Amino acid sequence: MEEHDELKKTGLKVTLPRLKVLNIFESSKEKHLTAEDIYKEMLGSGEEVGLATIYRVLTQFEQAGLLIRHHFESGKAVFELNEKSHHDHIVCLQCGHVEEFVNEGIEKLQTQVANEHGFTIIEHSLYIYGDCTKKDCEYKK
Amino acid sequence: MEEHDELKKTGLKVTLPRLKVLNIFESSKEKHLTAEDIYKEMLGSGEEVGLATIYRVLTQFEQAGLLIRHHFESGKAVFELNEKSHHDHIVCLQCGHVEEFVNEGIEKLQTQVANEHGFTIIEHSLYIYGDCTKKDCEYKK
DNA sequence: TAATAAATGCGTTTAATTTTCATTATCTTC
DNA sequence: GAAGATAATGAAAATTAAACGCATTTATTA
Repeated sequence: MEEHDELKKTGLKVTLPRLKVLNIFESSKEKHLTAEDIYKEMLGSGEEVGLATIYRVLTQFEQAGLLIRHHFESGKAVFELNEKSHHDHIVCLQCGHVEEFVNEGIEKLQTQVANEHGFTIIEHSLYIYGDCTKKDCEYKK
Repeated sequence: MEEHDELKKTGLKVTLPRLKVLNIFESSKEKHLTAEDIYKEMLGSGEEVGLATIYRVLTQFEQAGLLIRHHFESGKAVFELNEKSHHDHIVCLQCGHVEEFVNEGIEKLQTQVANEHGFTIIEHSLYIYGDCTKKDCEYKK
């Protein structure tokens, strides 16, 4: 009961919709999902669920630190499991495929820039947008 | 007639709403403005304008390369004049104050990361979020 | 200045997300 | 393990940012 315990720790009640949402994130091939994605996935596997519940659960999971919310250029919010280990994103503008990366050099330079401006850095978001033409750009939007 | 010529160059007709929008960006203390901000500003100075026009004009200006559109965490689109010279942003989470910066090291490393992933980089967005406590954090949200 | 082509404002519409509220399920305690 | 308290759910309505349709107005260009 892995997911059951994860939920318990957050103080949220352990309900079917919440278990299912967590489960989808943990078993999905695509790590970055919108509320709509999850809703369709659940309807597809015969769950009785309302879209409002998905939105609520996603926000609660974000507040509980289970998920991270991203704002890509699309306008819709995208969520992924909070792996605790920080990483940034590189997004293909053609097919929407997302890859993750971490670059220590960039991290260090950011802290340096923040210092230069008298800021204490709390977080950051870095998205590289490009063209993954060298790869199998066969993902559908 | 500075702004007049700027508009001409884009091929767009030189109209009052468009001149006024440009003017607001060029004279505003705050460089980063939402459609709503501009709308209120114009109503405030007695202009007869519709919000739809603002949205249209902002999008046209973006396409013409006069403005850059940002997606901050707020969910609303934020625009700024396109100074042509690329820069990133550091945002204070307390007061919303935004500063700009460019760091060549970060730029280079991004290109490198893109290459490693087989991407051709088209653009990127980097926002550092923090606390500007050492400065006069007296801006109101 | 007249003709034409584009821009405007208003109201309506869409898309994503949030809220309300009555019903239902979970948790806690006995 | 059932009862009561409390929180979660689903459906529908509300909200918010942004876009659109169209009749009217305005800028351009000849």
